[in-house]
Amino acid sequence: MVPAPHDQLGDVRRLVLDAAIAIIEADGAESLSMREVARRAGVSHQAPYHYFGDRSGILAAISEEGFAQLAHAFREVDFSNTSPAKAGFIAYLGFARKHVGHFRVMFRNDICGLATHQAAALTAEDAFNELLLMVSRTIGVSASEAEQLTFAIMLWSQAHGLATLILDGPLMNRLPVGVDAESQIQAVIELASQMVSLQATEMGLVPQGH
Amino acid sequence: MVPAPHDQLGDVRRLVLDAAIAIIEADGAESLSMREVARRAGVSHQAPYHYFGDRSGILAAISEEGFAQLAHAFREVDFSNTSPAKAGFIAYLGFARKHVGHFRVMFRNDICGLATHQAAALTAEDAFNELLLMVSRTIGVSASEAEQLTFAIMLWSQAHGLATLILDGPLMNRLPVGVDAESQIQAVIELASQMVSLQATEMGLVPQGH
DNA sequence: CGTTGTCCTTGACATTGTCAAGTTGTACTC
DNA sequence: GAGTACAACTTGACAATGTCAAGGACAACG
Repeated sequence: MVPAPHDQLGDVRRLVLDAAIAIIEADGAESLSMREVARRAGVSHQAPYHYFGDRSGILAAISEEGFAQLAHAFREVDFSNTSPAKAGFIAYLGFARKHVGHFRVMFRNDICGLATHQAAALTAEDAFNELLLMVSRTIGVSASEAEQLTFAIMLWSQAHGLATLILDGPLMNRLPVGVDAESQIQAVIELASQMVSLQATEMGLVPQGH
Repeated sequence: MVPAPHDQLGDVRRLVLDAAIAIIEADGAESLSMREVARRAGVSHQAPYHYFGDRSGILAAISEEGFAQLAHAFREVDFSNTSPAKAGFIAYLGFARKHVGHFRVMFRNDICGLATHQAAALTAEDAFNELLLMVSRTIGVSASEAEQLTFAIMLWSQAHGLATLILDGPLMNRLPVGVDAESQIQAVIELASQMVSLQATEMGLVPQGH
């Protein structure tokens, strides 16, 4: 737990984790090899095992860190200039594109390790609660629990789908020539936000803030 | 190309492909091992290589089959009873949940092989065109090209996000006790469809049909 | 000094993806 | 019907991988 005093320049654990994240960012989670990680971190092929137990342990650690960052991003959202929905979309997309390595792991049940690694599951729960908080900002607390949950899943789907299509999907290949990817993404976010706000209004729910 | 006449009970290619799909369905694409596939198909560890070249070849073949099935599902959509948007969501979700193995591969650029395997890329293109056709049904042909594209991506994101969250994401774990997963999914589809239709109307676009 | 612990390393093993080189059977030509 | 060609596999080998087992170095504490 206590960092080794002999290693002043960031501990090995951090080095190993960063190497793993870099590999996933570049080549996807499939290509994550424990030995390659060790090689890049400049340690023996067993050092990663010391800190993370096994392959799933390293992925769980990445998950955990990612969910913590996502929750943090949610908490930092600035609602003063845009609608809550749009601010939320931008935060989610921003996180996904900034932390590609983390994102690729976090939302894959088969590798994220939430089922087996409790610490990761707890931070994920925390992030989800922040999301629900943002939802109540969007559609107001007047909505019923069931309505809020359904709305939350819908929003989450929308944001998550766009993020995954951008990061790993065939979306970016499908754009006609001459269409700038970045402005296209902005247009989708704009449309989705507008649509969500419209729906909230239609449901007679008054968003908070802004 | 011509199926071997000596093997009347479905050719080996099909056996191998089905074994691979079954493995992915059960354990995800990570766990797809060529040798395990061969073992399940009851052939030597090199038989899969004969048909698919390498690991990426088998994944590309699954992709291709999946996109063909998806395009087919789009073409078969019945618009007579529901809004085009809802019919589209149901078709997409239905496909994803019926062909989990295919779906897990198709939308992962790193493994789907669209970049390297032309046949797969062509069927993917076909499926995307069917999607665009459905979009024009939803928001009408009066919309500009740019509007249609943005709308298409938005719809795709919504459907795709829900599908991936259901299949691989932590969504199903996040449901409060007492909430039935199936009816929750239906509620989200209902909300999203309603919202999309509302937005289309707001934009002054007249959906075709129904 | 001896014990205990963390932080790693070296060694070994079964399993994997893939190349190379057979083998078997069918089909078609001469 | 002998010969050739080719598809449809199989067997064998090799480097690389995940992981278990067994250490070694060094600090902290008695």
